Amino acid sequence: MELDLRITRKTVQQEVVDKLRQAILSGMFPPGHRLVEGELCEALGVSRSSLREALRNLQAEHLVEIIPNRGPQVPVLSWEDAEEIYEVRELLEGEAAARCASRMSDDCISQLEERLEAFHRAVLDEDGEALTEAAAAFYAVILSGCGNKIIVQVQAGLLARISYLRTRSMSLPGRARRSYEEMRAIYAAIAARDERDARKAAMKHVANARASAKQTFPA
Amino acid sequence: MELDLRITRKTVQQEVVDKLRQAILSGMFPPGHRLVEGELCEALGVSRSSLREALRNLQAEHLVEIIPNRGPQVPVLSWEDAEEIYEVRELLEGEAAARCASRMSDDCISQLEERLEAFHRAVLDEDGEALTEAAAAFYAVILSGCGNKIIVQVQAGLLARISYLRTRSMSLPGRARRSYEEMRAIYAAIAARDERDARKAAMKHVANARASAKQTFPA
DNA sequence: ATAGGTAATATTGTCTGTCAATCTGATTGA
DNA sequence: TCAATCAGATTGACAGACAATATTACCTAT
Repeated sequence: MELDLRITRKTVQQEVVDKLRQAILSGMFPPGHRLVEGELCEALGVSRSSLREALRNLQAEHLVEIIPNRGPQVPVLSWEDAEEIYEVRELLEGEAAARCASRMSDDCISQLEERLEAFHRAVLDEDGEALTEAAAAFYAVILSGCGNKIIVQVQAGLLARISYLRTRSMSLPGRARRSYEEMRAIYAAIAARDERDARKAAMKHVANARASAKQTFPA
Repeated sequence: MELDLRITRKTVQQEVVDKLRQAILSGMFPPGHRLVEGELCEALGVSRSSLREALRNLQAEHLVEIIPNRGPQVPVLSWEDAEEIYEVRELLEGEAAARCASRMSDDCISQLEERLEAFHRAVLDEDGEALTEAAAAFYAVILSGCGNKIIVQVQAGLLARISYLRTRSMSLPGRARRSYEEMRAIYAAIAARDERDARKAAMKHVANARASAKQTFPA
């Protein structure tokens, strides 16, 4: 019996999807930016077929918008759309935190604490790079600890769609610090195994993030 | 000021996506079925490029699974995955119903009642076709009435992934009838503008659907 | 006859090239 | 200045090619 070591050797198209997604999330392609097939093919060194397949993939993820006969572009989010995404995040992340409170192992909880402290250090250092990274690491523990892969999937999809907003709002003065307080509240509730508080704290965290995002909006 | 009547003339690839999605949802391609590019190209009368782009789209929707060097196939859902989808549906549909209770117009509420009665008739007629159609129409009112397009999007995506299970479990003896009772409870709570009850009823409805689905599972 | 290995076939991943339809931008003319 | 027109750029869709991989059929040896 041979273990399936199917080293899913990254197919070209998969690599293109990852690269493009990364480029969009990192803000290299800002909202509204048109993605011209020819340019991307040259930049990535792949054929149009492969590129187009990758773009269709990202289209289904709502990371690019393909307008017939006009081509793909990075979608521009209206505030209404963004707000609705935050609302759903509130639901999902509240649920995830609540589940963590009741089912997370002690090991995971101490890992959560470590990541919280890493975020704290990033706040004190005012290191924007480390900030978003540490925040993502903290959430990753909660999401993966909630025991529902679908929640993780959906939440990741929603986060991607508002990445631009998030990086902007996270750099508002004072937002990082308050963010830390809120995350600590979530951690405390989970460590105390208090489902209700955990949900409440996580929902409040998202609600505050939404408020910050709104401030930065008209840009 | 000219209204944008951009009759998004259905591009070939879009039509292929719709056709394939419909085929999968209708059960024409059962879970596990392999989708051979050559066959589909011939059946649909399109080129491989167009077909492959469409498949990438469906892959991102999790309606097909593409294994490198093996090709696309309809995913087989484990019960664990299905259960997690039901759990998220509980959250989303509970929220949607709660929102309907507080914000739905009286017109919408009477429309909801009509659709409920249409479902009732389908139950009495034991018309499986009309049953799923009427159920979908009922939910459509609630989902669209909840005022959050993201909830609608995500829920639709999740429903699609368990369509096979749903049609099977809806045809369990007695399930349709109980389904009607549950839907009536949702309607009643919304009509009474009772957020809490509406959420509770909608969640219970999904929970019961999950229980029915579980029964049919080992297939 | 069956297990295991090998050859033949089918299928996929990727590229190149083509062509019409459509969009974009610039030029021109009133 | 504004509108019409035209040239160039870009996309949507197709066909075909070819290597890499997977699947099947076949054959041999135990």
